[in-house]
Amino acid sequence: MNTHPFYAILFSVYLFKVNIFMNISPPPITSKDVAKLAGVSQSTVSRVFISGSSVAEKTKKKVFEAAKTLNYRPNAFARSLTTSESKLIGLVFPDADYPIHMKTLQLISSELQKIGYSAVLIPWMVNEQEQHSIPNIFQYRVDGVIAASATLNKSLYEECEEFNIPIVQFARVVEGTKGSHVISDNYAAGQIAANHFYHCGVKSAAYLTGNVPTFTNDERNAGFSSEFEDLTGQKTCVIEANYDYLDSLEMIRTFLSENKNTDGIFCATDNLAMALMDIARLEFGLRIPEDIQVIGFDNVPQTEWLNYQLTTFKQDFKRLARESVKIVIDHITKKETSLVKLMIPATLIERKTTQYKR
Amino acid sequence: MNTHPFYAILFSVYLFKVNIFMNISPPPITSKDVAKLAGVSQSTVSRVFISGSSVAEKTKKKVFEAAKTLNYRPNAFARSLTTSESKLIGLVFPDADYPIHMKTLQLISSELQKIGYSAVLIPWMVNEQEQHSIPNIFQYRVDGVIAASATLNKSLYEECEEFNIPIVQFARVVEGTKGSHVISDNYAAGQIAANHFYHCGVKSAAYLTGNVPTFTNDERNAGFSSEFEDLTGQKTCVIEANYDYLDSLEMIRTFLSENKNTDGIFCATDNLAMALMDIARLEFGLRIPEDIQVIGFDNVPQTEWLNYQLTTFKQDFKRLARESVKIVIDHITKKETSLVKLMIPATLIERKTTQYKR
DNA sequence: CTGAAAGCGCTTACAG
DNA sequence: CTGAAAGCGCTTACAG
Repeated sequence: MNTHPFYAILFSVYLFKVNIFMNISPPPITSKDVAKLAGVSQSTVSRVFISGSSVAEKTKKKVFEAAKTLNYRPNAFARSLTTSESKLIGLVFPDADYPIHMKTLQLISSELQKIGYSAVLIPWMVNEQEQHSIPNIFQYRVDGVIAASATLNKSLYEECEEFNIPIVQFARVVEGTKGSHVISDNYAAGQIAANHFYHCGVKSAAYLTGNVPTFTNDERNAGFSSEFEDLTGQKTCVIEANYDYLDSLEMIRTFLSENKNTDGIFCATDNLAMALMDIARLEFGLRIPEDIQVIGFDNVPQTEWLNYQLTTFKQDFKRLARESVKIVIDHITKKETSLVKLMIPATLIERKTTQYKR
Repeated sequence: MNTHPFYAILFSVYLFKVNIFMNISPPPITSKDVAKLAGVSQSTVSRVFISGSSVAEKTKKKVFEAAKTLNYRPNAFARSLTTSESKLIGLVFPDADYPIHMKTLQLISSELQKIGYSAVLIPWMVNEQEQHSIPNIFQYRVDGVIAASATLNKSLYEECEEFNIPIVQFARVVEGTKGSHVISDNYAAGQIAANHFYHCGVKSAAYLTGNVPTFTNDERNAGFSSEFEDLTGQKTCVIEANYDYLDSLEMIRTFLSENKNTDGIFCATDNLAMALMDIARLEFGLRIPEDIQVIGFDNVPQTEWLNYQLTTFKQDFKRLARESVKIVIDHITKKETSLVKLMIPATLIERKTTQYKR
């Protein structure tokens, strides 16, 4: 992997500027302007834009019309200042470019949109130096936080507690934090994987995982190993590699060369599963599923690729998103004052890296 | 791909609730509280939190101390209401779970963080039905918008124009919109690809692209075809497939079976390149790079995988993020009133799908 | 350098 | 159902 100086001559930065006519912004339209045009008081205009207020139909119509002609939008800052609700939910996401998260972000933000909330990004742990700085967005007093980062920063947590901001953890549980969470049923997924391996005739199974221990991961392993032992009487072993594809290779290599009789590996992530597949096939000449069977977790797009066709678990992210939004809103509105711990089943997607034998 | 009813018995939803003590939120600390404790006026407190105001060092210290003991945070809503600046930048992102975008989001939001701004998500085109609804977040009057969606909704654009909100397009240019943008130098990248193929002895080259025509893509193709023709006298051909891996397969298959002598393919995305590699190897028994050479675009993590080792282009996202933030801020502060069109070079990363022959 | 006061654009009791 | 008025927590001329 190198860049050839040869091409350097072609490199340069082009910058075009085009003069455009920049309007001076007209003074923004306020409820007063609308009131004047509609011939009502400012408070009436305000009421029209609050659902549930008692306003005569006729008045409502007049106001909406005036608002439309003036292109009026209520100023959320003024509203938030008086109501002390921001209608903003902070989102904390991992910086790993894990493809699953972008879709999740979209799901959550559109769920929020539906109920009148908006999503703001909380950049966390982006820079080691400014680790202790409070993200600017906290000045806006988000009403709640949804966190999908595996390494939830402790200070974020304390910040939320300090200001009594409800926080719900999405698809993961961070050790040492108490708070609501909605996750997939990892223990059951582990059981299902073991069960599937059993029906595929796997005799010697292993769980391939990353380097950072997480609650969800431990659960999966626990379900897997206990179920596999129940069914076969065999203990499973654990391979601790690395969540990064490239960094996991060496550990997988070592394991495969030392454990020739392992014929079924359940992997903590699809990326690990695909690393395993690549090494097994390219370096050990193993056939999948004939020589070794593989189950992944996540159902990333690559699992469907011709070269992989990986049997894996699909998490119900749509449901996870919907539930996490519901929970955080219930906390905000005090409809729910208890911690909520919700588990959603994950589904096994059978492709071609496993094969029934009995 | 199917789910076995067999496992249905294991499926169920678990829900735990734990009663927790929910504090009634104490009245929030305001600048008045700080003023009282520090023995100064409220306006002085306000000044202390505005950089550049002239406040005596001694006063400043007193105020900071008082603020710290009370755990005071200025209320951004009140500030925004008076200054009519939100310090919020809206981010429009594609819903495709393209791994590159998550990292980009992080880069942009941390750049914004540095200069006192925050990123809010603008969910766009999430639901076909509510296409015309204005995202809630617009009630907060974002100061600017950074859009990385290839299919920038027209109404978003009009919304921004209506309210005079500067918008900069990130890494792509949407047809029919005028606005600032910062993109990679796609034409030059096309030239570099052609040049590289030439030095790798490619005789008959093609450009493999998706179904949606985009400006950046056309540029890349133009640079590629003109440079390749200049160097070899040969015209290149274009294969129009699909940006989705699975949907692209059939077109690639057809092309490969009809064009046996093509020995170099430049692909609009890495995903297309890897789809091509999978089909070429698994279905046509072609060796890469011996029989056919491949160049991708994006440098997604999978390009480094053992099975691919794809020669590809890496866009300088860090720089793109920094520049797009700079441009949008310059527009907001009126430091820049012209449209800015900035191009950043992309770098060829040579791996194992191409090989020098001369 | 500092304080008193007006004002940003809303919501919300309070009357009527 | 509607209006007048107070108040949310800041910033910012204006004096001093």
